[in-house]
Amino acid sequence: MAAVIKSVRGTRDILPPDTALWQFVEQAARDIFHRYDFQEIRTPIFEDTQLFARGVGEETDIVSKEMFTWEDRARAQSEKSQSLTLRPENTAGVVRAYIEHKMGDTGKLQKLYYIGPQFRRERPQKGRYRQFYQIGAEALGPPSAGSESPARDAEIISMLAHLLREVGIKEWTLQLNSVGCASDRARYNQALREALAGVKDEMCADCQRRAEINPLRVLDCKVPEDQPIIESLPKISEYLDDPCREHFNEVKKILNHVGIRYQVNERMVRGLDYYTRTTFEFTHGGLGAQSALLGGGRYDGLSEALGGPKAPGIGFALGLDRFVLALQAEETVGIPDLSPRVYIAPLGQGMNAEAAVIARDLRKQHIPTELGDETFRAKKSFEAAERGGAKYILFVGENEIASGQFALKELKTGEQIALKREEIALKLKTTT
RNA sequence: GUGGGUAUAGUUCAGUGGCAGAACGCCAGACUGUGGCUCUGGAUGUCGUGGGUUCGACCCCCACUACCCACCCCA
Repeated sequence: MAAVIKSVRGTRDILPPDTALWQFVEQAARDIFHRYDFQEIRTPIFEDTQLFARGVGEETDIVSKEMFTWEDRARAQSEKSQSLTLRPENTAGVVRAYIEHKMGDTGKLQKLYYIGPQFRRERPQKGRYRQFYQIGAEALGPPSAGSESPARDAEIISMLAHLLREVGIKEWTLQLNSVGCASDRARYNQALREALAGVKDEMCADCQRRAEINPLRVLDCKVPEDQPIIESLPKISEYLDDPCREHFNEVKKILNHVGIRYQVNERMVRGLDYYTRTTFEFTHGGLGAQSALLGGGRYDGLSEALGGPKAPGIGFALGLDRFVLALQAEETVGIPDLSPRVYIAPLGQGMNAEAAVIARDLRKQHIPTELGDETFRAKKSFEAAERGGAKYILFVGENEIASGQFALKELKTGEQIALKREEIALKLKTTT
C-alpha cells in the first residue's frame, strides 16, 4: 500500500461546518470595510525577500528566523537567481503595490483591505499555524490627503470595534500605545539600556537576555517578581517629541468622544520595525497564550523605506484562525446555517426522475435543496434529512403525483401541510 | 529554537507482559408511505513510525514523527 501523504506541519484543512464560520467572518469584514469606504487589494503570495527584509526589519524575529525563503533559479546564465519569500504579513506587499502603481499620484487617500494566507515558520500551537489567515486593512496616502491625521487612527480603531460588535465578540480589550517616531524610539531604547544596566541582574533569565538583545521586550515580561523593576523603568511617553505626543492625545480624545474603551499600555511593544506613533492591539480571553486577536499601528516611514514617496499610513491585521476560536468561545449567535432548507424524499419506485424535476425548480428559486435517493421506507428519508440538517422534508411519491398535493413537513415541529407543486417554492421562500 | 504532555475503531476514550475493548456513530433486519423510540445482528484497527528487551510487546526501553499546552514570537 502506498504511503499516506499528510498535511505538512503547521498547516491544516478547514472543513465544514467550520468553513461556514470562516465565511461568516469574512463576509462581515467585507461588509464593514465597504461601509468605511475600504476596497479590496490582492497582492502576491510571494515577494522579493528584500521587501520584507527592508519593510518589516532585518532584525525582527519574523525576518531573521521565521520566513519561508528560497532561491528561484536564474532564467539565464547572465542573470542572478532571486531570493523569494512567502509573505509573512501583508502590509509590506500593500505598500509595495502602492508605490509600484503610483497610487499616491491620485492625491487620494488609499483605503485598502485584504484577506488571505500568510506564512511564518513558527512552532505550531493553539491559534498559531505556519500557514495562517489574516484580514487586514491599510489607509495610506500623501500627507495632503490627510493620511497623517489622528482621525485616521481613530477611524480604523472605531471600524474594528464596529466589526467586533457586528460579529458578536464582546469579551475584548483594546490596548493602546504610542511608540513615537524613529528618533523617539532610539532615545528611549538608549534610556532603557542604561536603566537596565543597573538592575537586570535581579531579573529573570529571559529578561537578562532581552536587556542585551532588545530592551523593549523586557516590558513584555510576565514574571511577577520582575514587575516592580519594570514599573520603575523609564516610560515611552516621556520620550515622545511634541508632535508625537499631540498626535497621541488627539487619538485618545476622539476615541473618548465616540465612546470606545481602551487601556493605555505603555508596555505594549510591537515586533515589526515599521511601526511609528499609534500602536494598538485587541485581545481576547479564551485564546490561551495567543491572546492577540488583532493588532496594528501607524507606519509613517514605511513607504520611504521601500523607496517610495512619503506616504504615512495606518493599518491592522486580524488573525482569522484566532478570530474563529474567539467566536466559538463566545458561543455567538448569528452564524448562518448553510444546511439545505428542504430535503426531497422520493418515495417508491421510479420517483427519482420526478424528484429531480422538483429539486431543479426549487434550486432555480434559490432554495437550498438536498435530493435524496428513492426508497420505500419513509423512515430512511427522515433520517437522511435529519443528518443533512434540512429544515423541511418533501415527499415525492405516487400518491403525490396522482393527487397533485405534496406533503411538506417541518422536521422540528412535525407540522405538515399539503401544497400544489407550484406552491412549494413560494411557501419555502416565505418561511424562514 | 526550548520545556512538558499525548498518540488504541469514524469520534470520545478505557485497558492489560499472554485472544483488541466500551460508549456514541455507522451498516443491515424486524419495518415497502410519516422518523427521532425499541429490539436483533454486523463491520470497523498494521494499538503513530522504526528499532531494542523478551518464549511472547498495544503494554517495558530507545529513537523518530505528529498533535496539544507553555516559553519565545505574533495575528
